[in-house]
Amino acid sequence: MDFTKRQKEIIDVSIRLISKGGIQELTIKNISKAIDVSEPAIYRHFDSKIDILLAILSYFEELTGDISEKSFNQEISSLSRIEDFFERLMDEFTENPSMAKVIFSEEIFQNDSRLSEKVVAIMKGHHRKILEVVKEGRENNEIRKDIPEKHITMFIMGAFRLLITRWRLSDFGFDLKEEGKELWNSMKILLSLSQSSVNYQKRIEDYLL
Amino acid sequence: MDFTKRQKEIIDVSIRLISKGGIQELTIKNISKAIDVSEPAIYRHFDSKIDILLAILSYFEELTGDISEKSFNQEISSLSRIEDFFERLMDEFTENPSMAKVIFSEEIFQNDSRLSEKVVAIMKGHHRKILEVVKEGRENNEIRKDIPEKHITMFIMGAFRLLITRWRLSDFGFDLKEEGKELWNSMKILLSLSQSSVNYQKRIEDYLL
Amino acid sequence: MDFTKRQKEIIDVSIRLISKGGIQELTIKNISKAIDVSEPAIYRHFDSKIDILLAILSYFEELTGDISEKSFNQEISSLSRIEDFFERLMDEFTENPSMAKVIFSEEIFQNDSRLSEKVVAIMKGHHRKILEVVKEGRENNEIRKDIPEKHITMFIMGAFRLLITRWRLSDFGFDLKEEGKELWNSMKILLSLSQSSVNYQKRIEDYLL
Amino acid sequence: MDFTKRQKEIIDVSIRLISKGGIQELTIKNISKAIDVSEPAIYRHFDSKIDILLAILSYFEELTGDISEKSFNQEISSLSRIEDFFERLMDEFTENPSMAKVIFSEEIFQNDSRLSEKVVAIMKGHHRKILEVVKEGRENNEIRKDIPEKHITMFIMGAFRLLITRWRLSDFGFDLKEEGKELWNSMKILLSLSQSSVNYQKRIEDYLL
DNA sequence: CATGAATGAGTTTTCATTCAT
DNA sequence: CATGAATGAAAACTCATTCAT
Repeated sequence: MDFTKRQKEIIDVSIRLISKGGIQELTIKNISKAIDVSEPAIYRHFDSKIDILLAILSYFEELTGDISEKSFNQEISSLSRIEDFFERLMDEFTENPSMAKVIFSEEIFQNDSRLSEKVVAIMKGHHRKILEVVKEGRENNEIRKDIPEKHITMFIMGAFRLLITRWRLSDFGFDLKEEGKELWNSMKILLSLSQSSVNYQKRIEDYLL
Repeated sequence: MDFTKRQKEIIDVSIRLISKGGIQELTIKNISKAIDVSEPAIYRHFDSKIDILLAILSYFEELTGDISEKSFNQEISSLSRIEDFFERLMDEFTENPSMAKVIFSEEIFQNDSRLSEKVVAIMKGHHRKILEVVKEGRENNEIRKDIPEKHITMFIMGAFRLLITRWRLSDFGFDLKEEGKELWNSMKILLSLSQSSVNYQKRIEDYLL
Repeated sequence: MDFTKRQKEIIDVSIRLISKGGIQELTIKNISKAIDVSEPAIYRHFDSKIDILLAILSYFEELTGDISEKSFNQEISSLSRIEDFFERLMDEFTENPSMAKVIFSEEIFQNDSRLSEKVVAIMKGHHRKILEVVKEGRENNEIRKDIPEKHITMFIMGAFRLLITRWRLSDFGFDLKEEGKELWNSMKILLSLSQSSVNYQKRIEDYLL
Repeated sequence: MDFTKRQKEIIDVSIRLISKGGIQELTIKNISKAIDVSEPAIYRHFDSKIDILLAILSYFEELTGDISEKSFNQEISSLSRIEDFFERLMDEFTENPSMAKVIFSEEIFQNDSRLSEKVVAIMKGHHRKILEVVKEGRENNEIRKDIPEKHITMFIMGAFRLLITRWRLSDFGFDLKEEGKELWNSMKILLSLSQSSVNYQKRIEDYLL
């Protein structure tokens, strides 16, 4: 992305400010105080506050785009690819918890139509991506087929989002990566085709004896 | 709850205002304009803006408390009780979409510690309630036991929250109750013990013949 | 007009401020300082700065409307009615010189379309009024007919406006009413039919003897 | 005048900016944007904003000085010389309407005493010039003598200024040169000695037959 | 001759809240 | 129970100008 150093700095402290106290905390004054310049100086780097928020979204868009590219272009099973995606995302959030607070707070961006549209676009992009991989997973007999694809995506994303929400409401009071791994394990049991059939296959064999 | 008529009115328009444009839209001026009184008049009914937000939370707490009591005290299966709970909630949201927008926007209430603590408390209450019912469901061999209880709750609540989120981001552009029902059907398939075992039980019997 | 006392006060100091240093001098801060209240207090009385400017125009519109009514509804000759109109206007300006500075400064009101439209409307109203009286004056053989009516109005108004302009550029350094009277005398000589014909009529008679 | 190319450019866009939206539109930012340089670059060419306004006045002073020299040094009748002056001025304005908007807006220059003094000086210069020619015209029995010279100048300049004012308020919606010519014709009828005496002389002769 | 970065002072306007009535 | 008038604090943003490069 073509952000200057100062712009990156502003994006960074803005995320931190929002994470600290919501958008109400994101004021030009607070930003300028945080990077120790005068208020008008901010306007050298962004035309308006909305543009800063737009930049935050672009930054997140790029970040998740990069991660998604890395995760989904691997030659591994579908579920492993999704797992990898969320793992990397949680790595990112663990290192930069503010991000987690901002990213799923859609209402921060509801002030302006340009913002809300971008939020929806990003969200749809993620859904599409996951949906795609889920589809593949079904074709390869990896993922169960008895419920609609879109519900599978909703289970995955919903649980993941709720985990993040709890993490930030608990003031980052638990190990996100650890809990995420456990959650994913359960998710795999729930969604994989093999898992369940294996269990019952065994029992059948017992019977057959 | 002991809210006066005017207080209820204020709570109501406040929810609508927040739903329309986030907390930034919730100003004393906007509230007073909406119920057509002067700004100082608001202070006859609430000591401060925070108290209005606190009242919104109380209102939601009471509402969900009522619903949860009705749903969970029925003599039906665990899953049916959970289903009933979400069904009633979606009925409520369909009738009052503003509610849906406000209720899962935890960051609205993060300004003040009294607010955020109450949000966390309410959320924990819901979790506890669902967790309890899930536990029961397992004891009755209704719900699968191969993954931790808390993950089951997270799947249920996560998917439900995400459905609501999508509903409001789509500007209430689909039939929440319809989609909710379908999602729940998939959920039942995923979580119920009987469902899957029945399938395989049948096949076993085939073998046994 | 339905302006409150405070509103009238604000209109008044605003005219004075503009007269002192152009619109650049008309700031909410300066207004509030002048009437010794806080800046936000101004907004109790006018929604915006534009509304203050609009009110100034309304005030002037009403003022000139009143004067024009008084002057033009008299049972005197056309030229006398125009004379009376300008006399009263100059009385007003002498008492309230700030008015003179603001009123002919059309560019003050060019920021906003609502303002500039009102300026044009007021100006056109005056033109129409004078034009009407000029027409009457011609029908009564009071005013010369050898040049278009609209040019007569332009001579009258142009000269009057220029007198005012000079008066304020001279920092109100001469007696406006005195100079205005003299200017009007010349104007009468220039425009009246009788004046010139009388002169020449006399000479003709001399010849005829 | 010794303005550099860049300075002339700045003067030019400044006039255009003022014409577009009053002085409020004349900001260093707008100037620099219009000529596509950085804001500090402006300060290479003018020490301050006041100096730009001063330069605009100088430019106008020089322009009208040139025109006046050309017009008034001709060996034609006084009225023809004045006519020529206004004709050339209107040519100029027609080609550069922004000029017309700025030039008669004395209040633009009232911020600073250096500015307002220069405005007054320029205006007085024009008056003096016209007055001089009017005087000559009277000595040559071209211009009527029954009203004071200074009033003649005021009629001429007042009507001309008002024409310009109307032209810009109408958004340059009519042909200035055409209307100016007609106005001047009426002016000649009004002011020339011969014109009127000729008319009546004829009638006298009729009588005498 | 030009610019990127910065700033102190100021702009209009909004905010939650108070107080006398 | 209500309001008109007010306010300190702060919001986003603009202004003319400076300075190191």
